[in-house]
Amino acid sequence: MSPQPANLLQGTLDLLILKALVSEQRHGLGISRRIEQITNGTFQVKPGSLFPALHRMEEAGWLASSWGESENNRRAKFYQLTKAGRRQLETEQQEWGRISLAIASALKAT
Amino acid sequence: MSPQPANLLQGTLDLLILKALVSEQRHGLGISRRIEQITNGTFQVKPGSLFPALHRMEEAGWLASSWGESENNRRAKFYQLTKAGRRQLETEQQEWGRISLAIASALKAT
DNA sequence: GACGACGTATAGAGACTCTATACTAATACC
DNA sequence: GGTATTAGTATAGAGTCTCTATACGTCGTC
Repeated sequence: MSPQPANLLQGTLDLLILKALVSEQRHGLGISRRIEQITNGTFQVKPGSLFPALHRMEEAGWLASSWGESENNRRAKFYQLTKAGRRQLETEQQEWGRISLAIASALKAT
Repeated sequence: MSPQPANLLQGTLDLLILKALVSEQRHGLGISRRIEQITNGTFQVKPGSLFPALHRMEEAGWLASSWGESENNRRAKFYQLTKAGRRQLETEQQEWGRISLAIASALKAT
């Protein structure tokens, strides 16, 4: 069932998107490329996963978007973090810390 | 929407169940208690999440079950790892390593 | 004998990701 | 000039997983 690469853990996509936008605004495929870059190629987010997530996160008030021109002179929608988005990134980062610590602890158990 | 404690990341429950059974066979609630123990109380797996997962994993051939008596003289179904289950634990452990490394790397990015 | 704790079970809902497909516009190519 | 390819966004549908809520039987206790 699972394709060659790892399936994304549900819940981590939001975190990665928020993180991808922390330095500068990007358009959809730019976010996708940025995530691949900062995860050393581990996560390749396909459009069918990315765009619904972006819309959901904009709905939630974490992202704001505006149409513009891409590096290749194409029409593209640029996303940036809102203040609520930065707070959400903080929250999810802490949450990830708790969870990964807990699982690391579990895997160390005898 | 999310209750006081953290929602489990989807996909991590299997790993925790497999790990909880690596040392000895346990019954359902025993597995639940074991998971809470080895994650330092971070994850409390409710019956409604646990039992469907156990059935699914037995169906997949990772667990084998047999009825017996609990510490409190109650009728209880004990689960143990099969060989395929131990292989699966190996696989999921490596997978977790890859994923947590990738996300840690992403969170360190500027 | 009633009540709570132990132990298992299922139904239903909700959320998320994946695959596949579609569409438009700009560039490259012959 | 016309055709194919790439960049970019979008959605539908399916599948999977976890959560809440509820139910049922039984052992022990008061």
